[in-house]
Amino acid sequence: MKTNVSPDTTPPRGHEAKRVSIMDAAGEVFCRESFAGANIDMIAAEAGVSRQTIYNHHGDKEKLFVAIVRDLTERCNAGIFATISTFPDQPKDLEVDLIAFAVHMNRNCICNREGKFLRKLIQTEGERYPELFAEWREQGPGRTWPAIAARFARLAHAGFLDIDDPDVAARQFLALANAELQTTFMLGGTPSDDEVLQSATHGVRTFLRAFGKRQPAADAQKHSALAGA
Amino acid sequence: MKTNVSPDTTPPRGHEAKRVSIMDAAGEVFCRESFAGANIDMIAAEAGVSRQTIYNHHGDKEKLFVAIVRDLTERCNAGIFATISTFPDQPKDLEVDLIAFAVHMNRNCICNREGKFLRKLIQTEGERYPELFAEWREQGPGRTWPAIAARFARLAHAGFLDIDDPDVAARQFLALANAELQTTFMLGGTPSDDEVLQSATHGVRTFLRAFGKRQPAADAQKHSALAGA
DNA sequence: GACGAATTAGACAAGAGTGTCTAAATTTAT
DNA sequence: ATAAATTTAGACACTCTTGTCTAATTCGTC
Repeated sequence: MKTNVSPDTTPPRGHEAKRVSIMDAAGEVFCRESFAGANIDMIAAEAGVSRQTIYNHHGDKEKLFVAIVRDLTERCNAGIFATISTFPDQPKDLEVDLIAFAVHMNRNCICNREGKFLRKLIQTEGERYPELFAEWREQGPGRTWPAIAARFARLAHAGFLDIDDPDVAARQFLALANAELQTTFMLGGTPSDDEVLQSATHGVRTFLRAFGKRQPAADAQKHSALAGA
Repeated sequence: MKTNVSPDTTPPRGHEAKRVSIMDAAGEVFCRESFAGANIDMIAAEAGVSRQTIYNHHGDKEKLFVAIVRDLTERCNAGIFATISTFPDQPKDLEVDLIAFAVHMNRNCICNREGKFLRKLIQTEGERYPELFAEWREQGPGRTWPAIAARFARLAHAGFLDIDDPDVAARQFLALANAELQTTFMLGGTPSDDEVLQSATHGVRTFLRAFGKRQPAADAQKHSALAGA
């Protein structure tokens, strides 16, 4: 038993560095090539690590894959909750604030590296690992959707929006915010900042035409009058 | 040179039967297993055909794959245009008619066998075959989106809707109609009829709250008053 | 500098998949 | 019925990948 500073929770420094570089490379390669198309040598090369090291760390290809998905789910969830915490509970300008939120959500949770990887792995391998992706469904959408819906409910209760069903409204909000990015997502591309802003702007305007109060409670500015360009 | 009824366009009958059963099976297997994960023996078994016959018909695995994607693109396009032709240009009840259209589009173009297969193949292999999927993008979304937008433009011009940009409105219409099916699509599932109807109903109601005329031009029935249940 | 743990390169066996070939069997049309 | 075309089963060479093993080397720590 070592009486040292690092009992057992902290393996040598280089060890951890290899670990993350393996995770990084494996995410990249599994995403690009699919599970069957990826091979361990590719991952090893991309990680700058020998093949044997990967086997030392993760045992076999399937365990590695599962570890990647769990890791991505966790990191994406963290990003989503961080973003939800920027939701405009007391908006100064509802349209501007919701657009900012939508852009934020897109950039930090959906278009970023982890978001793209996780989405593609779920789409590609979801049917092959039912229990793994059931876990994702619970941990991911199962927790984030209600959290977003709760924010919209609060906004409605405070008189900023006219919403019947906050769960439906939340899903529609995100669907609208992404409406113009679907084709790009399909092909695995990453939309430009401008495309994200465009889609969010159009989406939020439509959302507010549907759910905005005719006369805003707190502010006299008219949102829907800005329709042109 | 045969002077017969079938010069060279119509090979023997059984030949064609094999061909379609190969296409069917290959779509199924490529979709389920991804290109790299699929193997020819699997496809042959599923098609009820010997491996050699597949090589006789298509040359190699990659050519077979390309043939499948082209075939699916064509068949999906046909379905989409057929569905677009049912768009309510002169609606009796705008909400009811648009819901029917949305359900129709979902059932016949997105949730059906070909739609699911094509979507998954694009998501999974899109990055590996840029030119093939560029072709899809032109033939598919490139032609169907404008066609749908044109229908909405006509509806707006006739005084049924208040739309600034028909292209944006068309994309948002479909995004809203599918808003509640996204998670199911992600995992490769097929939504039930009821889920499709729910999503379409909620989507169309929101769409009409955003783009509907306050007082319908042709009809005095109020749509948005049906909010309950 | 010396020790122990981790990493590395390389060889290796085992298995799986592709694409070809052949000879027999089956289908289709005449 | 007969001839041509197609399909079939099976064997085959070839390649690629996985996962293991070993011996040498590097790294972090004392």
